[in-house]
Amino acid sequence: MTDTSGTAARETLSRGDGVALWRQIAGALRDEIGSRRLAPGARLPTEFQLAARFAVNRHTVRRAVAALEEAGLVRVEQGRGTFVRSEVVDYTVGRRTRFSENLRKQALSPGGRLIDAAVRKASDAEARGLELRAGSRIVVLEMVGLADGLPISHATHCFPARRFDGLIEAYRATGSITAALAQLGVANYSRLTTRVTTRLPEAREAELLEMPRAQPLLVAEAVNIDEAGARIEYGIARFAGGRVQIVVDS
Amino acid sequence: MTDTSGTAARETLSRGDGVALWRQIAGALRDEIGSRRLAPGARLPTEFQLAARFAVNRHTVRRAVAALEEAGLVRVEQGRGTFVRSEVVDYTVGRRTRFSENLRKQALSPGGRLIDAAVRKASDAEARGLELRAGSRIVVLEMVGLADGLPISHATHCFPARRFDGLIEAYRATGSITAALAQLGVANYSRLTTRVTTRLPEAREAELLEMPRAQPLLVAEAVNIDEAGARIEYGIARFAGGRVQIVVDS
DNA sequence: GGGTATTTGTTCGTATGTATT
DNA sequence: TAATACATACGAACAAATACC
Repeated sequence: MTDTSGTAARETLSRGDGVALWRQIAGALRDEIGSRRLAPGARLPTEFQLAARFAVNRHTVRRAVAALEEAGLVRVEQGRGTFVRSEVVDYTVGRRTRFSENLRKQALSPGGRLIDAAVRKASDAEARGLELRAGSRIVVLEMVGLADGLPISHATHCFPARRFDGLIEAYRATGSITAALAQLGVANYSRLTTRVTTRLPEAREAELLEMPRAQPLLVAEAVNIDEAGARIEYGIARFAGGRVQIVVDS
Repeated sequence: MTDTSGTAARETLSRGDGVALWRQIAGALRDEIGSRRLAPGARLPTEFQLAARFAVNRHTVRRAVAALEEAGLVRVEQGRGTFVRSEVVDYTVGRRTRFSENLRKQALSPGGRLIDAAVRKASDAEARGLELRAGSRIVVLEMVGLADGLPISHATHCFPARRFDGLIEAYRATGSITAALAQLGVANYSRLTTRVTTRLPEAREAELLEMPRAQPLLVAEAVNIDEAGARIEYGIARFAGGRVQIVVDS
């Protein structure tokens, strides 16, 4: 057996157990991308090489690669090859979670685009998260978080308006929520709880995150408190499923 | 305005902004279910009442309810009403995470069904999780976790075979992983890391979890260590998206 | 068991806005 | 620009299952 693929051995797929071969191949490649054995920007083996590695027809490999492209994990360029598109970004959840810190640790250039800033009445869920009376006024910052130019998260940050009146201006001046809060006297804050759920995106969310609608979201709801224990922020962050994994360090 | 619905006021939906009315209604109801204002088992207002509350036609409400039913959140019974189907189970992640404890705290009767138990070679991801050489032998327990009879999770638990040779028998004798590990000399263990991702289920996963294929999974990968810090378990748990939320207490 | 009200299920018809061709 | 297809939304009527007296 000549090995043109560069990998050590043929991988065995389970045939005839109800899981299509292309799904198994896609899963294997997704694993490699998720675990960074295939780094972001790296070129996948050629279709011919992959076909040899999994001992299947090149058409089967193409079906698997098409699924990965649909999921936004790879980018296929005719005549050049297939490349790992987006790094699977780790979003670490802990007592002190900051978006920009999170990304800088992974050598990604963070960025944020403010979509909307407003003062309005809290919805029931928002009021509950901040322990306010239903209908209390809140400051809302809606933004899209970027990592290396690619949209990573679509987040809605809610603050009690009574306490954080000038937050929007402070944010516009500093360009950072942490800095804006510091301007308003919150030198430090920490995370109380995080709830992680999943669902399919609405049309607008898919558009903002530049993701296909068939790909699920990771939704993280979080409450932040100041040093006195008062609730200062209730945030909902929606992550493009294939591009982010939430890491909990115990 | 006579109020036949029993609710205080009409809720305003934003018309003509690109988000269909039925999606907004489904979202509002999903919020109430997720936040337990509509408790598990509770009956939703009648279609007529909801139509009045949102000031829409009954068809529009029906479309929203159909979406919730498709997502597995409610159960509709002709002549009786619509009921909140499954509690959104909190799956708490912390240093000491035990499946059964997790559920008992919420007054749910835990249960597990062993699907498969075997000793086999580790895949690359499994070997990496346990810090073993690729291809080392591992003990694998595959099970479905139940809460009040409803499947909640589909988990694959991997242990190094060299150290946990008699694990399968110990599990069969005790019916609990924690107890089986205790028999084999691991009195205590704790969680090192947890990675949370999301994706759509394979056919078999959807079947095991009795969920629609269009509904995404929450996938939690975790590594457990003993008191000496040695890796003793690598587990992948797949949760039915609409039925579980992962809670991280910082 | 019967009768009636309640609640969901189904099928017509009509109209509108959006996207595609 | 016109034609077409599709999703959305409203209105009315009746069928079927259930609950209650």
